[in-house]
Amino acid sequence: MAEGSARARMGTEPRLHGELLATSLLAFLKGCNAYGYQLARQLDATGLPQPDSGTVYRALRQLEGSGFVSSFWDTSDQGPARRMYSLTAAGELFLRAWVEGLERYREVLRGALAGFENDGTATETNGEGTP
Amino acid sequence: MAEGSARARMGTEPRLHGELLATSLLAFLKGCNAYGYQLARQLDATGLPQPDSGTVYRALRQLEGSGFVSSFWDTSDQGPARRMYSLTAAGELFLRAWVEGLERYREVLRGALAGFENDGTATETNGEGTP
DNA sequence: GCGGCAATGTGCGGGTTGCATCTAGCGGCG
DNA sequence: CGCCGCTAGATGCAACCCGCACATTGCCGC
Repeated sequence: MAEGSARARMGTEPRLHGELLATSLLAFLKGCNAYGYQLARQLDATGLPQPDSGTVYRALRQLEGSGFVSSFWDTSDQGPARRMYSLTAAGELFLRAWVEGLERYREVLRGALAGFENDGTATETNGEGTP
Repeated sequence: MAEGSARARMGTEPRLHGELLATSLLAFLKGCNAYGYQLARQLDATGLPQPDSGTVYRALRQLEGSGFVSSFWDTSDQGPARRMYSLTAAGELFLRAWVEGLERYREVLRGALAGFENDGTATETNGEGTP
């Protein structure tokens, strides 16, 4: 009997957008060059909630504007032209730094949760301290 | 030499907003109840780029609207009244699920980067190929 | 030709954020 | 006392971002 009205627009899993999305794209591009449609499917393969395809294309353009990826039109295969993206040196540096930052974020979360996750026998509802 | 125009509004570290911010707040509240101003300072102590204070307050209200936290006015101490927040059962469930999702995201990143950073384990290089 | 798929792009509406500003209570200092 | 600063929270505005829908181009099957 939850209120039900609670608009939890946040899913129970991290949504791939913003910097999370950008970093995923850079990480995929680190392995091999790819184009938007292909990257969108790789994202889908992760199992995490996939963003809109338009968001992926816009994110790639943004990354290009930031100098983290470069692109060129690929018309070698048949079908509509593909915009092939490749990671730049700046993008690689950014990716590495950001992943490290994510590790710090993860440690922050783990640090905040440590000691309470542990089986919490005692129902320490309030561990409030005296400020 | 950079274009300079490159609008890199993304820092080299994850910025705490959106779900990242919400999850951090929930994690802090898991340990002990706290109020907005206090949580903002805890966020600052993480070293990660801190969001605007207004964003923190709005995020807390949002979490309350989603039923993940509950609040009451605390006027026990002197000074302006404080809105004390505490984690609800729903918030705890959400937090746990989201942290697990973050682990998956992290593995996706590591998986995409593995094999190129330092050959290391002979992971199956993505079997991309021709669609 | 027509529908369908691959591949990319965009306009719009709604939600989020940062910046600045505002309120309010309390304490220190001249 | 008046003033300033710190604590604590909230909000208006502009800018931004995202999901949805829709449009476009190129090739294939029928």
